[in-house]
Amino acid sequence: MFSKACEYGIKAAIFIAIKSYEGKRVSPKEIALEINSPQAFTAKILQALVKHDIVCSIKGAHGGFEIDSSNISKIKLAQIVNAIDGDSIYKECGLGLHKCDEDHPCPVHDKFKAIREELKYMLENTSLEELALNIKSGAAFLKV
Amino acid sequence: MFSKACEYGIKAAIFIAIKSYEGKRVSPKEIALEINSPQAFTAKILQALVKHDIVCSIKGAHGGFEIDSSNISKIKLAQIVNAIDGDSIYKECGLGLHKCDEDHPCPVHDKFKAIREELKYMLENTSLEELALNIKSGAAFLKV
DNA sequence: TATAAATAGGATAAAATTATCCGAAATAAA
DNA sequence: TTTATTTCGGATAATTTTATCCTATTTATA
Repeated sequence: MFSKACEYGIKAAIFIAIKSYEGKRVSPKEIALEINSPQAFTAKILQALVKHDIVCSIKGAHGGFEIDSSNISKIKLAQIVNAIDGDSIYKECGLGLHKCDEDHPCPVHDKFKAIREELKYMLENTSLEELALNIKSGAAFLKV
Repeated sequence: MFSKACEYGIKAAIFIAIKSYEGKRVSPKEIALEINSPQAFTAKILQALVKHDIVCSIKGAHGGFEIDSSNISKIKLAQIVNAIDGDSIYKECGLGLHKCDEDHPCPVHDKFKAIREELKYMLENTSLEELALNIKSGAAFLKV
């Protein structure tokens, strides 16, 4: 469904959100440990999240990554997915046709439409806050 | 969503089904032309479909690929996807956790569950026949 | 039986994705 | 101002996916 990069990005954002609620910044090393991902690769993905204004990075000693607490509830899963995997999951034809729409549909166009729209709705309406709280409460997990 | 190989596989199966209704066999060359795919790669994918008993191959002169007409309505999209991409689309965690279930869910487990189940239902209940008829009637297209 | 026409399948190659490494730049604090 | 800490970013490597090529094998038919 998502690329590895995107999976790491989502999990990293959730962990940064949790730590940000505690007023703490985190390093790629801590993140990689917490979400069970390769550290250097995770750092690259964090750069993408920074460029898309999803997380803030503070350079230098005592630096790290954080998310402005007041933003955590505003950030939706869709933004993270879009920052890393782009919009292909919403837009591209399920069978790879270059042109695929109501006028010129692929054989599964209608069947996929409903599923894709449900996915889109879910991603656009799930906030980082919600996911972070699930982890904090112990109702969900970031690794294993 | 699906791999390129799987996209080609689905489109190839649809085309073979159409030709099989006409009592004709088709070659990888014809298929690749019709679905706009790389020929040699398509041939490899056809081998996988043959191994999974989704299409029949007849070797030698006047050979080619075909699907027993009486089977076309029985073959579901899910079988094709499974033959090429395996069952990861149904089974794997959306965030890549090795263990992800009700007892130990990833943060998006519940949210993905509904979508994945809808996808599964759709794939298991869409027949090759239905898709082939869509192409035959001109209601859908295999390329461009 | 010889020949031409097909698929099968192994060996490679190309491209994309995933992953690692290291030096540069920035910053807080001694 | 120096040092230690930290992100940034370019170069490179490993792996997976996608794609190509060539030969072997099979089979209908002349």
